Amino acid sequence: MKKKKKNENSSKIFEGHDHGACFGDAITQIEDYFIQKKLQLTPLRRKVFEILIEDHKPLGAYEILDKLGKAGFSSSPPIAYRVLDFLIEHGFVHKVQGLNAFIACSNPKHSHFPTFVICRKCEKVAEVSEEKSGLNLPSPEITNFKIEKTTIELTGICSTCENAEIR
Amino acid sequence: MKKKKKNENSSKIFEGHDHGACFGDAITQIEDYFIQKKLQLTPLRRKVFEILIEDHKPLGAYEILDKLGKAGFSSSPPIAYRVLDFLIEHGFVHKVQGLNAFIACSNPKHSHFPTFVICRKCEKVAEVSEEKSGLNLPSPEITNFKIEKTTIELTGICSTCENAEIR
DNA sequence: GATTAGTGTGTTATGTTATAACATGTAATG
DNA sequence: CATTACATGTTATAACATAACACACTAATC
Repeated sequence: MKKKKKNENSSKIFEGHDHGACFGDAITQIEDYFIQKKLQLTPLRRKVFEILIEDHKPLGAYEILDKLGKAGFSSSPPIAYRVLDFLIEHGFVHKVQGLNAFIACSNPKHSHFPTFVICRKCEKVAEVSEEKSGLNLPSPEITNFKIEKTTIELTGICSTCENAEIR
Repeated sequence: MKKKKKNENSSKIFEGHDHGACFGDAITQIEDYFIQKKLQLTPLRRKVFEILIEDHKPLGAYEILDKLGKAGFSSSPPIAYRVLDFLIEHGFVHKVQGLNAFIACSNPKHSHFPTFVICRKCEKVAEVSEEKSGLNLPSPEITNFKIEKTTIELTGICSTCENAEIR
């Protein structure tokens, strides 16, 4: 049997996130990037990004649409999907395949090939950059394949939730 | 500029597959496993597995349903999804998230955490076992997370297709 | 200043993927 | 034979995603 609630050794990847700073930084980063690339950070695009960065968790397209609607934008599906595709293309949003959901990128500068770590119980999702994950080393078996895009998602249970499971 | 069609150095992962043997082996393996685990390899389950192993490429649930229908089985969606879930649970089928499709496992004995390599041009999909991919090394960042399931998919372009692209 | 091309958003309709809820059948067990 | 466990069948609907077309705005060009 395990001790309950001690949580003496939890995964750091789910913690230590100063979201106030993150939010501001993220907005600044996207603004700078758009200026530099001469792209339009329109109210709609900005709003979608803000929605995603707001609580920084994966949201389904239709959840985003609801929020857009409440903010006075159109809420027909193509609106969300188009903007999401655009933001994904430029690295500010990722799709979490296992959840059919979208999440703001934690670090657009670094993570070309991020790993997502998903707790199936508390449903928290952490993004681990390729430098840190150790998961994206090129494989000898795959050296002749030109990787353009990766989907790397690890689903399981985080230490906090595991410690809480007494059974 | 690249030479066309020489293909002197192609990814082995997409080749060297003796499918006649594979098919027979796969059926034998699943039969043995089901007997050993006292599970029922019913006509429906067998048929779904055969459909998937037949040309050994990813099939959508509704493609499988069509084939089931033509083989005289019911073809309402839950039929396929239930059997697929069951086969996935026991490691004989994987879902390729990037394609919303299902594929027979290349090696049910070995691949708990397989990597799928997907050519976006010829749409071939190769399964690389965790031993060979080098992608599933436990990461220091993730050591406190209990991984139950992985989705690892590399999308890009295989050497055959790349050599064929002349532009 | 009309014309054109490019871009961003809006709208309608529809396509695709997946599941909930309930019904039926069958075999093994007490 | 009542109970259960399991497998399959059926209807309806939910959830996710895109096609096709319309319109507005800007900037560049004639």
